[in-house]
Amino acid sequence: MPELPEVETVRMGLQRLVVGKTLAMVQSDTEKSFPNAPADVERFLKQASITAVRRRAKVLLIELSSNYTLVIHLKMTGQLVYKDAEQRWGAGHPNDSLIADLPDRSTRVTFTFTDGSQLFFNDQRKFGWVKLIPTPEVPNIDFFQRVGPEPLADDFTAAAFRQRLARRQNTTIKAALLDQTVIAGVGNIYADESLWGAKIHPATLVKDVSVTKLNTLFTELQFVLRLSIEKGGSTDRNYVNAEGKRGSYIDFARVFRRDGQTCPRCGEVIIKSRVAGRGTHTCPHCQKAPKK
DNA sequence: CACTTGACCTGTCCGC
DNA sequence: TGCGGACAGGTCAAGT
Repeated sequence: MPELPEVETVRMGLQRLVVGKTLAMVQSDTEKSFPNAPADVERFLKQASITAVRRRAKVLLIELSSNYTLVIHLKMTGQLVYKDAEQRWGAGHPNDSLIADLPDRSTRVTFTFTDGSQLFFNDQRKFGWVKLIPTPEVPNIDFFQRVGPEPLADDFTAAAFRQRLARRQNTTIKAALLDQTVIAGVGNIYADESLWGAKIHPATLVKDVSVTKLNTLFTELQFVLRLSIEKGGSTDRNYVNAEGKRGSYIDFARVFRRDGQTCPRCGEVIIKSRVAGRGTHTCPHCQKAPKK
């Protein structure tokens, strides 16, 4: 799923819904989903309260008063959904939820709070995980040591963006955008959308993209990420926010999942191909393929 | 070393 | 309708 805008949307929801709540019970159905859970995870987490919910790249960080942090990666199909003690969604019953009831067969971990409300970690494909890490050690996690800067950080500039990309001169611009050590949080949707915005073909080698185009790409990337956060993210298949609601960015997408439809800029038919091992959507008129 | 490909899982969709 | 294969928002290990 979940790229930066989706994880940020979940973060904002959890911030509002669970901060200040105290854990009473934790159940995990597979070792894979919560690999380092203590044998007595329930007792370990009991009476810890949630002090903050943060995000770095596509990773969620739920900080606890016990000086531990629940580090969560949703990967492709993970969801974190909250229901109150009466089993109502966070903001009443949304009519646009993908979820009928919880727990369901994709539920991997269930957190129950002292007020009877619950937080469900669902993950159909079991790629996602929850880990319990001492808060001071979180920055030392290998991934956080290697991950690139946040693309929406106040101090992240076009020059810094170009500098990060320059680390991958001989790879395609799409592969570079998807590389989390270059820039944090970009996935397949926003890579395709921003490259269309900057009129760059995804298979172009980084070294062959002009400074002008890279500057435009920087602007377009920030634009699509911000627009998507505003729209609550993209629901392509499974994604829902902390209240079980879909996001609506996909309605505003210009190329992603729009193969066979017309380019909103020039009217040419959008095509789907494969770049960097991923399904890739482009306008053949606006984004000229590089000659090999 | 830099870069690309397969594996991890389950579910869905498409063509025969 | 049934069945096989390809594919799905991410990341890492293993390959070239």
